[in-house]
Amino acid sequence: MIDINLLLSFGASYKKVAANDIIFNEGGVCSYYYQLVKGRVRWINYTNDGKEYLQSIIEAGECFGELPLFDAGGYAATSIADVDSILIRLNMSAFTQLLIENPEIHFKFSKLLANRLRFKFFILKEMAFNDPAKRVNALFHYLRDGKKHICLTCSQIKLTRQQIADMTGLRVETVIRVVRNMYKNGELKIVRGKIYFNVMTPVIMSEQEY
Amino acid sequence: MIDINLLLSFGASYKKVAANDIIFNEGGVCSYYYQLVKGRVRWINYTNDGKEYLQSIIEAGECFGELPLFDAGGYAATSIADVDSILIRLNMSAFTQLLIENPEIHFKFSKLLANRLRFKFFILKEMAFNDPAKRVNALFHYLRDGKKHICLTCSQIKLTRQQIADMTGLRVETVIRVVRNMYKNGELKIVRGKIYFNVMTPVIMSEQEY
DNA sequence: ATTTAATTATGACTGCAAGCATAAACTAAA
DNA sequence: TTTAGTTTATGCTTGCAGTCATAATTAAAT
Repeated sequence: MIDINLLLSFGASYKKVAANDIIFNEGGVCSYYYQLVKGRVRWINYTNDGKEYLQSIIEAGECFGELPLFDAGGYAATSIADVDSILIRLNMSAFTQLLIENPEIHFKFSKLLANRLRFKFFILKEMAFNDPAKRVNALFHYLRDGKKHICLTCSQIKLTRQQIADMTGLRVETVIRVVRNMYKNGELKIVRGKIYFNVMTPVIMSEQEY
Repeated sequence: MIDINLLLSFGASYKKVAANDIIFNEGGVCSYYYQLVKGRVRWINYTNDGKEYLQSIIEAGECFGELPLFDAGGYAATSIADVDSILIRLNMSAFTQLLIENPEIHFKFSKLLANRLRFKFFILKEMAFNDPAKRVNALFHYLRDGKKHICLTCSQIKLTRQQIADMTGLRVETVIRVVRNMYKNGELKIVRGKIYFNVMTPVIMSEQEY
């Protein structure tokens, strides 16, 4: 997202985290701007009865936990390293200073926020009325088209059915049945656990490159 | 949101719209920054099968349709005047210029975007796992606490059951039953159609003043 | 190669929201 | 005040996601 050398020149530092380490907690006071250099991060909300809602998967190159930097609230979700990861972080006041000195980067961030908001609009609409199959489909499209620039050569989806369930508000069993069904209909291939999503249904929404 | 005189100095103009007039359509190319001076605006997504999801109700003083200004996509939802309204609009390039010349307003907008994103995080989590009663409750809390600064003296909610259904992804009948039930439990009063929401359950999330 | 754990799979049952129909109670207009 | 239109109310039925139980399969660890 932000050039690493620029971050370093403002005093940013690297940090290693192991798989399943908590980076920050929902509601926690914001201290840093975070950017993922290597690895993968889960961004999760816990409901009062312990279920977890997976708001987003952060891939290398993306930033996360940026909301409090702007509105001075707590972190909107808990972030957990999905695998061993390296991240770079910059303390809050230095981040603000960086934006002031580099207005074009501030515009880049507005774009980022707008994009993320746009995706939430989309996914919320999908969640509100659609049946399970469409929800899962919407998520796949997002992962393929919305994050293409970051992710992968093609359209592999490397989430467990449980994680898909966590992102769509469905139960594992339901997701398993839906995916199974899509597989039977030839809408996707499964090779060694990975889902290869390769149907050419129209793209409804995409989180553009930023 | 932005001071009206400042907007005017950048060439903004007033516009009157009648109830149910469409201000802009989902997906449409962005031409203006909009700010509501008087009235009320519905912000809606239509699903392919004609159902509408009410993303937000815009009250006087709030801005809307700001996403495309930052990320150059289309409008994220259709906006329709709920009642006769007056709005002020500023063309896109002038808006950008305004932000460049007034970095503090740009920060204000980042805060706004962050806030709106935060609310979507919240409502999405609620929608994903909660039962109907909790969904409606979450919406009520948002309308009371999140929008207190704009709305009303107290905690009236002037939405029809249909509109509540449109915001929670439930059906009218379900909402009617839920509200009826809350009424019976003394969780709210209904005076001439308006819902007076007056229970002191802890505030989970609030869209802060901006 | 063998054990252990995690993930995927599938059937059976249940609860409850959706959907439909229909009526009552408001509201606004004439 | 009457009329027409909207909103709220309620019973009944059905479908299907959720839940539980249990098994099969795959992946990871020893």
